[in-house]
Amino acid sequence: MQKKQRLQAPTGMHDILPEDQPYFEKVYATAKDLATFYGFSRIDTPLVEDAKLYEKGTGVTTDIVEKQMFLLRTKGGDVLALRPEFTPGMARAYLQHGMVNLPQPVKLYTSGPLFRYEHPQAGRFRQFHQVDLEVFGDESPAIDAQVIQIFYSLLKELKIPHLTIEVNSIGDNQCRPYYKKLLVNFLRSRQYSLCLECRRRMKTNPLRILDCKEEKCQRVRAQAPQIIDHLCDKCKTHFTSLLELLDEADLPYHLDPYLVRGLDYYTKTVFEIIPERAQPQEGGKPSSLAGGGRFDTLVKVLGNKDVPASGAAAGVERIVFLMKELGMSVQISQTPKVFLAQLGESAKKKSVKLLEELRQANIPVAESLGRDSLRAQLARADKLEVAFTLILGQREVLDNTIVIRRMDNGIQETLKIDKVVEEIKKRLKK
RNA sequence: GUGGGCGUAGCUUAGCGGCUAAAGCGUCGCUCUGUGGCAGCGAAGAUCGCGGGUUCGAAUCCCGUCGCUCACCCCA
Repeated sequence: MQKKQRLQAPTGMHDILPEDQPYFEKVYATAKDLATFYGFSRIDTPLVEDAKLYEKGTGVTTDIVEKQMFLLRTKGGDVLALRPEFTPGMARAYLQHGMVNLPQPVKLYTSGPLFRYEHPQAGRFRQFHQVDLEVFGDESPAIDAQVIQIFYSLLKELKIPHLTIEVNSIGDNQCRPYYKKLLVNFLRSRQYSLCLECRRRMKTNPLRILDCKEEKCQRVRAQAPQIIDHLCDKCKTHFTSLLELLDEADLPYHLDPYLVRGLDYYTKTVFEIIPERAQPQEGGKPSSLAGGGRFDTLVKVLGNKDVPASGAAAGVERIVFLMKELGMSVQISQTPKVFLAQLGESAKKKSVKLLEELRQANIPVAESLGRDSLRAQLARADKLEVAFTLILGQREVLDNTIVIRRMDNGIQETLKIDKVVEEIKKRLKK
C-alpha cells in the first residue's frame, strides 16, 4: 500500500469556492460594465508568454522578474513564464496584431489569473486575479485621468469606503536620467544611513529607494530632492494638467512624491488606490487595491514603434476580501425559487421532462431525484428556502395534474399539469 | 531569502502521559412507506500532518521534517 498522501492546492494558490463566487462575479460584472461604457474591448492573452517579454518589458531589475516568475521550459527549449502581470502581454498583442493601424487610441481590457512566486500572506497570493485596462496610442493626460476615474468608480460601485488615490509623476527619458543622477549624488554621501537593500538599489534602481519602508531610509529621503521639482517641461505640463483633471472630476487624490512603483516601464503618471481598513488590524497596513500609470516607452522597447500608453489593474482577491470584511452580502447567481418533488417511478420519469420544460421557460428549479420520500424532499426544499414546491405523485400522474404548495404557509392547490409553467411564472412575479 | 504562530472528523474545537480519541455544527437515515421547519433516536466520518526517539504505555514529552498561516521585502 502506498502511503496515503494528502493532496492540497499548492502554496499560495486557492480554490474559489461556490460561496465566494458571487463576490468574484460581482467584481467582474461591475468592471465589465464600466470598461464597456468607456469604450474598452475585451481581449484575452495567453497565461504563459516568452519569459523575455517580461525581462524586456517589466525590467530585469524588478522583483517580479528577478525572483517572482514561474518559469517553464518547453521541449523545444523555449523558456516561458506564467504571466506575472498583464501589461507586457497586452502590449505584445497590440503589436502582434497590428493594432497600430487601428484608429487610436486602442482601449483594451482583460481579467484573469496572474502568478508570482513569492511568500503568500494576507492579500497576497501566488495565483491571484486582476482586472486590467490598457489604452494604447494616446499621450493625453486625460487618458490617465480616465483610467484613474474608472478604477475609482469600480471600487466606489463595489461600495469600498474611504478610498485614497495616491498620484505622482516619475518623469520620462528626458528628465528622469538627470534626476536619477541628482538623487544618486545626494544619496552617495549618506549611503551608510541606508539599509543594505537600498545600497544595492543605488546601482540598480535608485528610484525605488524612495518608497523603501525602512525608517532610516525614510529619514534620508526626507532630505532628498523630489522628482516633481525636476520634471522637464513636457512632463510638468502633463502632470499639472492631470491634477487639474482630477480636481475637475472631484477625485480625492493625494500627491505622494515618493510613489515610484516597482516596474521599469512607467513614465510620467503613476498611481495607486488605497483603502482605509474597515477594522484596523494590528500591524496590517492597507495594501493597494489598484495601481497603474503611463508607460510611453514600453511599446517602443518591445516593438520599436513609438506608441504612448497608459493603464492600470485592480486586485480582485483584495477587493473581495474587503467586501467580505465589510459584511457585504452579494447575491448574483439566481437561486431556485421552486422545488420539484416526485413520488413513485412514473412520477420520477415524468419529472425529468417537466424539469426541462421549466428550464426552457427560464424558471430555475431545484430537485432531489435521488430521494424518494416526500418528507425528505420537502425538508430539502425547506433548506433551499424555495417559495413553492411542486408535488408530482402517482395520483397526479394519472390525473394529469400537479400540486403546488406554498412553503410559507403550507397552502396547496391542485392544477392541470399543462398549466403549471404559466402558473409558476405568474406567482413568481409577485 | 529572514523571523513568529498553528497542524485532532467536512467545519469549529475539547483532550495535554493511561479505557475503544470527545463534543457542537454539518451530512445521511429512522421515528413519520403522500407532506418541510421542531423534537427524539441512530449512522457514517479521524491511521491525532509525517518520520523517528523517550516510555510498560504518546494525540499528549523530545528531535527532525513537511504543510499552512502571519510579518519583513515587494506588490494587485
